[in-house]
Amino acid sequence: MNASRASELIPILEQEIVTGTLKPGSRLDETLLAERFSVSRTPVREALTRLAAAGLVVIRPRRGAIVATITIKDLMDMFEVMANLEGICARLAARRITPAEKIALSHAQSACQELASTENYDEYYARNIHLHSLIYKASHNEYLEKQTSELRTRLSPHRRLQVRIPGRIISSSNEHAGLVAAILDGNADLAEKLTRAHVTIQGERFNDFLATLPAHYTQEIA
Amino acid sequence: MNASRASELIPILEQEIVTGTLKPGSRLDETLLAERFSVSRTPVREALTRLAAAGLVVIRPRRGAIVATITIKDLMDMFEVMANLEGICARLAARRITPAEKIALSHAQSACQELASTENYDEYYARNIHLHSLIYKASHNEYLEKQTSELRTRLSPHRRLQVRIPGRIISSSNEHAGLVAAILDGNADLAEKLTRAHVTIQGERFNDFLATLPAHYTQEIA
DNA sequence: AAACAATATTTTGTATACAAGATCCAAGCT
DNA sequence: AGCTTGGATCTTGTATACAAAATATTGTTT
Repeated sequence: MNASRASELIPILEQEIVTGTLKPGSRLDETLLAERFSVSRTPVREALTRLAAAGLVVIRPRRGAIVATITIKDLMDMFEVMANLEGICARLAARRITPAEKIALSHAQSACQELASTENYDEYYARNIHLHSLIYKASHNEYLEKQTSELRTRLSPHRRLQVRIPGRIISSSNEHAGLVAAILDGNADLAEKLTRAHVTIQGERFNDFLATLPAHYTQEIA
Repeated sequence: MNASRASELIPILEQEIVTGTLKPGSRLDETLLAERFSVSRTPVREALTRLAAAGLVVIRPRRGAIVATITIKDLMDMFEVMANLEGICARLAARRITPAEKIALSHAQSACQELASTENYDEYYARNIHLHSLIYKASHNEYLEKQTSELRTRLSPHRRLQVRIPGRIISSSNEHAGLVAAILDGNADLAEKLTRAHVTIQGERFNDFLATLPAHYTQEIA
């Protein structure tokens, strides 16, 4: 266990960035953070560089650190990769899932299904993460699991951009049902295909269009 | 341009790790490195944490940094992800490549083809990287490009061994020809399929690959 | 009043000092 | 001999001091 001060404040800052308490673009003054956590600047700097490596903050040389801002193009790029990574997870999971993992996955799916009828967004969101995490793990590829989880974390501050359509939870849950069934059936191709469709926010055609736009066409958000 | 001392020694250390001058498992003593580069421990520590974020170095709390070692399982996992990431790059490239990029890709392919008949491993290796980089870029997904390049860098200390398998260059080059053709034709599915096959280590080739691994892969568990 | 320049202040990057945990080694023990 | 044990020593993690660059401020000029 790492009880160093630097690693203690990393999850705190990460949480505040991910939840939006620290908004994209806001400055992260080393001295202020040091005072706030009652440490010196040294561990603060280390925490910032590590958060920068995770993509959550941007360090501009000699000009301080800010919470990472992101362009729409960046966001689309990341969601596109996310869809593919999750798809790979699903495909591998369909091939490699163990009996024990099948049971856990079924249970998680049931829990999600039940919550879908209620309108408890936060609880559904948490269960949803859990369900997806189980699929990552069932891929039995630890590197893939880690990368996918990391990207999910990095995208979470921006998930609010996803359009909230009435009944979104219901349809999301239905998509899960098909996906889980495909994995349990060992249908790798179907599992991958369903996942890609499930995660992709907009049609690929729109994504293709945005991808060809020069970066300066896209404005920064928040 | 970042002229800070820390960012000056990062590429140096990275190069030495990637080329194998610094071998997996060897200790990276902060004081020694500081003396060697005539700086204090502070920028050395920053460089190490950033290399750790890239996965090239492992920092064990209170126990110093070592060049990242890797188990065979880790290696297989990473190669599997690599195959898929490159596959996605190829698929997107087939859909999004611009005319200018098509020309550059053709040229790179020709250069590789010519070198294939020689046994100039290092030059072929460099051209090979360039060819693949062009494909990453043609995906027009900067995040994907960055992630794929990063993983390639991380794998490169181990990949060099693979390329030295007799006859590997010839077959690799032939595979490239088909792949490039698929991208130029805009055949996304074929491009992805060929790339996965190209990168994936399987069957006899994987056994060959394992056989070339130095002892420390089988010995070390962390 | 606006714009510029020179200077003051703030903030980052690096060096050094110090504290605490980890490693090493020798002496004592079974 | 092999194994523990208790420091001595080394190394890392943190704090503080200092240097250099960026930002803010002030005063002058037009």
